[in-house]
Amino acid sequence: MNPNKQNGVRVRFPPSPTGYCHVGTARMAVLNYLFARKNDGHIIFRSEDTDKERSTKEYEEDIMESVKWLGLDWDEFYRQSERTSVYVHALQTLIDKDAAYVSEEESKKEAGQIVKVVRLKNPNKVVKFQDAIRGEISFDTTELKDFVVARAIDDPLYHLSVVVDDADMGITHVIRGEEHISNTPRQILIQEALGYARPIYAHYPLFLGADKSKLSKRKGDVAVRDYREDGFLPEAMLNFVGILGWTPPSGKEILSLGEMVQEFDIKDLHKSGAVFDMDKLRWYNRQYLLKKDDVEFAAYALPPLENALKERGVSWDENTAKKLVQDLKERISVAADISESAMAGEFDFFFADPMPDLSHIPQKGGSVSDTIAHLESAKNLLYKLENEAWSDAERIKGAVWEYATSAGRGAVLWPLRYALTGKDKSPDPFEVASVLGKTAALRRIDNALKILQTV
RNA sequence: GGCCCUAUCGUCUAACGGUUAGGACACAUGCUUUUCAAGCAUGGAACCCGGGUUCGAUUCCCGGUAGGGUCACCA
Repeated sequence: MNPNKQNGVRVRFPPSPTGYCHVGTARMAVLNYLFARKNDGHIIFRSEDTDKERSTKEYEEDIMESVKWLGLDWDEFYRQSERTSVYVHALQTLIDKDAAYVSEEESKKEAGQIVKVVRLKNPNKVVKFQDAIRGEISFDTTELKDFVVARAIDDPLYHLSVVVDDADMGITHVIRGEEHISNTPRQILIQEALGYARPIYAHYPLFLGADKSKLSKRKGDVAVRDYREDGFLPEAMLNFVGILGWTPPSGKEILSLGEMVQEFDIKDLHKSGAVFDMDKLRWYNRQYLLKKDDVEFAAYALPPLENALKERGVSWDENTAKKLVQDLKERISVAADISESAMAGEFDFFFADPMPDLSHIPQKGGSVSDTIAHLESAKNLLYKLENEAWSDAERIKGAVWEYATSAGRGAVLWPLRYALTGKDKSPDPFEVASVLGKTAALRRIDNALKILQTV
């Protein structure tokens, strides 16, 4: 009857568009995707927007966009709000079979108002089902009473629409979070009353916050878009989310989507909840960032640097910035790190001469007169270095290395580095000098010398 | 509270009755061309408790404890 019905594995992505795409939603999509693609199955994206008050188009789009961003796709799309007639038909069938009834009662949402909700006649039995991850689970459904399945004959509730759609769309495997375990018996009751076949259920554990409770907005970023804005790469997010709560047989920790599909087996999903560890996500992101070549990395890293510097009023220079790419690449895990340190002024000295603090110019315990001598010597050595060599940190180093070694590296190199950066912490002086170029580097050394000579 | 699920380093996990309980992230220390970062090396760090079953339990069973989920006219 339904053209969508066919043999083979069929799964669904059933998000409720009542908020931006949550990492839990992302995981639901990843797991269903892996299972479906591994088994040459079909994926149905079903927007569960039966809650008219909380569902929005914006959220629905965000969820679809986020899922695609992760590199996933689906084969069919439905929106429950457009399928009301299907649910009305099912509800009527239930009533006709005397398995449900319309109940006139006072609205629980609006006091004083009388509504006609539809309640399922509870057979009050023990429902058992086989969970593909947890084994047999059984419930006594008596405590559920005659639960409500629709606010009105044409206004179905979640449990009804899910059961009807899963049957109508020929869903073979319901892979969802464990928060749905206790929803399963009531859905099975509806299913049995309607005479539908039972799909295979698999309930995977939840992502936990650092305090081990359910991940929530209050405890930090949970929307995929937030991670995306911070500069997390989709491959990193996908890898991390995919492997949290699942260990592939190979034991590999860095896997592409294709590799995950190859290795996926629902039986390998874990039973207990896993803490969503930001540090590990950052580590994953760095691993994928390291795979980018300089051009790709520049496109990734420079915009946030430029924005941050402009915001704090530091003049921006594209050429200088380009020379910074290598250095940035070796010290960040995610783009947000650049914004953060740039906003803290960590990169200012590359673009504007620093204001060295007299007391910081000499190496710890070094005298002013020695420091002046060292800086003068370094300056003279660098002055002689031909212009072409200034783009190469190694050659700059070569120019002063011998002197620094004989005079004491710390005594020479600290003042040199500090003169160039005005910072206690920074990349090494040769790296910095190669970014600054000859003119600026010598000017900064002179400047430090002037400060020292005022003593 | 009722019902359901779960239980190995701080975190993610391997182990499928016999192991010096392995790896990754994080952490500590050291090394590398001064500082920082990165990198490399080394190190500390776990079987929730109590009963069984067994020659032998981290592993199997039961109980307890702890954590989580769920008890809507949300999904």
